[in-house]
Amino acid sequence: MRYTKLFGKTLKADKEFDTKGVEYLIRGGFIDQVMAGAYTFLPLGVRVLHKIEQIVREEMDKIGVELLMPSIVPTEYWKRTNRFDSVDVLFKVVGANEGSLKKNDAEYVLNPTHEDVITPTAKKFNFSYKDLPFAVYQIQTKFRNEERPKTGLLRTREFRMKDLYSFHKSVEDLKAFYEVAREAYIQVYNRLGLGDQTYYTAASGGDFTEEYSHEFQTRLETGEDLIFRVKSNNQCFNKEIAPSKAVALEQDSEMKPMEEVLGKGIIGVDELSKFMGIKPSQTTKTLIFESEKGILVASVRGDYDVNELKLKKVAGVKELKLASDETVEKVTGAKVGYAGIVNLPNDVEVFIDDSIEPLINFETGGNRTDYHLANVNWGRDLQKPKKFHDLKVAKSGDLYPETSEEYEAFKASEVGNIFPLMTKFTDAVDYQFVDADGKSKPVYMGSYGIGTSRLLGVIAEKFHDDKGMIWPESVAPYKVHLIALGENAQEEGLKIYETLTKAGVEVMWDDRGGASAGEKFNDADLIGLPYRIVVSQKSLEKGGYEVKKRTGEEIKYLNLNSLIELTSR
RNA sequence: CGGGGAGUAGUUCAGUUGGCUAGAAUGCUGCGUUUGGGACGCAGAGGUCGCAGGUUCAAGUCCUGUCUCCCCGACCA
Repeated sequence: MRYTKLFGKTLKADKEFDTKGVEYLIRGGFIDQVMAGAYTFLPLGVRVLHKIEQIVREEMDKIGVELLMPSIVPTEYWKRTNRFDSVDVLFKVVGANEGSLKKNDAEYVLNPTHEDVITPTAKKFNFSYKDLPFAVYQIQTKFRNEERPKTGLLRTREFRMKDLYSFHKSVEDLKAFYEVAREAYIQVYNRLGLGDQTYYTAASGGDFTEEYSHEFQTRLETGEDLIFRVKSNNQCFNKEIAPSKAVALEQDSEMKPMEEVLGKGIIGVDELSKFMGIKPSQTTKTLIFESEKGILVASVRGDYDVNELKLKKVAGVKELKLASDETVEKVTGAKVGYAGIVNLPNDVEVFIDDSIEPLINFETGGNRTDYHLANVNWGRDLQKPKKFHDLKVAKSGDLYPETSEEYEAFKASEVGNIFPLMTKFTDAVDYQFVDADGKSKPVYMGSYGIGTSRLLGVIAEKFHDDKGMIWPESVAPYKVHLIALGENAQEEGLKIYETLTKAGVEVMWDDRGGASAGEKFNDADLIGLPYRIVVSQKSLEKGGYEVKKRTGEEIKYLNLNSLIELTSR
C-alpha cells in the first residue's frame, strides 16, 4: 500500500486523550470517532481488526463451525426468552419516518448477543442424540445501549464480537467442552501476544446462571475490572465474587464498658468514625434487605461494603434489594442510618461478616434514632452467631480464605468469557432432544464470547512506547514501513516496494513527496509497523537499505535479497 | 441514575461590560527553497458561532428550551 492512497491521516497531538492506546489509535489513523461509543475503523484499523478476527476464526474452526446470524430479529425472539423487558442494554429498531412506517411498522431487536436467536434455530435442525454435541460461532457486530461508553474501543455501544454456542446431551459433556473452549481461548490470547498477561478468572454468572462463569482478563491499568489473584496457584477471581478474609487488625486487650453515644444526624462510616474518633475498621455497617424469604440483615466491618451476590448465596435467596425506609424503621425502630446488630427483633435473620468476629470494643448502630453504641463486645453485649460468613466486597490487601495468603490485586479488562448456560435458554424455547432410549431429554448449552474490537483496544493499550504503537507481528496492519528520503532515492523506493510486494510481504510505502524526513520517521513510529526500511543517499553509501525493528534501536544495512528473506519469514 | 465541564474554520482553541468585515495555531491548496527526527518563505481557500425560540436599534456574547460531546462516581451479560 502506498501511504498516499491510504484513507485517513496521522494527526499531531493537539489535545489530551483518555489513554496512550486511544491516543495512538486515533492519531495514527486507525479509528475515528463518530459518536460516544461508535467508531469508524479506518483502513489501517480494519486491517488489524481483520487479523485479530482471523486468528480467532482459525482457533474457533478447530472446535466449531462458522455461521452468521442477523443483527435484527423480531422482538418475539427476546420475549420468548423473557429478556425483552429485563436486559437493560437492549436496542430496538423501528421505521424512522411516516413513509417507512407505512411500508412496515414492525419492531425489531438490535442484538446485543445471540443466545435468544441461536437456540430456536438449533431446535429447527438438531433434535436427535445423533446430532449432539455441536458448536457454532459467528463474528459479528453487536449493539448494547451502554450508559457511558469509555476509553476508546474498550467500552462501546457498537462493537465486534465472536460468539460461540455449544449444545450437549449432558452436563458432563458440556463441562468437557467448556475445557476445550478454554484451551482454544488460551491459544487465541497467546497468538495475539497477550498470553502471559491474560488470566482465567472466576466471575459471577450474571443473569445467565447461578453458578460461576469464567472470564479471561488481561492485566490493564485502565481496565474496568478488579481481579484478585492467588499467587500460589494462579487462581483468579473477579472482585464481584472474590472470597475474602480481612487482615487481622490490632485490638484493645481489655473490654471497655459499652456506652450509648448520641450522634445527632451522624450517618455513614466516614462521618461517624471521625465523630467518634475511631478508625472506620472499628465500626460496623449494617444493612437491611428484603428478599423473597423475608427480611435479612447483613453486617460488615465499616471499611467494607456488602457484596449482594455473596449474601444471596449465603442466605439462599434469589431476589435481594435494599429495604425501603419504612421497613428499616420497622425492623430497627430507628430512622435509616442507625441500624446495628445489638437488640434486633428475633424474627429477622442476621448475617454477620467474619471481619467483625475478632473486633474488641467496636461500634454498631444503636437501633435508636441519633444513637450509636460504642465499645460493643462479643459474649458480653451480644451473643456470637453460630456462624460468621463472608459477605464483603473484597478489596486490595485482603487474604484468600483457603490459604490466608495475601491476594495480588490488579485492574484488568475482560477479553473473553465462557458461560455454562445449562438449560436456561433451551428450556425457554422448549428445545429437547430424543435420546437413544426414545425419550425426550433437555439440551445443555454453553456460550462463549470474545470481543474482537475490544481486543484491538486492549492490544493498543499494551503495546506502545512514548512515540506510538508497537504492533505484534501477528496483527500489525502491514509488516514493513518503507521510507525513501530525497529525490534520488524515490526510484529505489519504488523498486523495494514492488519487489517486496511481489514476494508477498505486506509493505506500506510512505511515498509522500513533500513530507520531510522527520515527519516520515515520526509517522513510522506512531503507526508502529514491525519493520522500518529506509533508503537514502546515506543508506546506499553504507551498503544498501537500512532496516530497524520497531521494538529496538539496532540498525542493519541489507541488500534486496536479504530484505526479502528477513521480512517474508 | 447522581455530580461537573464544553459545543466558534478539517482539528485544537481565543473572542472582555452585547457594538465595525469573527480571529490564532495547526491542517489544507498553489509556487519556490529544503530533505536523517514533525523545515522555511510568499500567496490562497476555508465559518448558518450545535439547533429552535425569545429579549434588543444591535446577539458568538443575555434568557428559555433542546440536542450532542467529554470527565468523575454508581451500574454492567
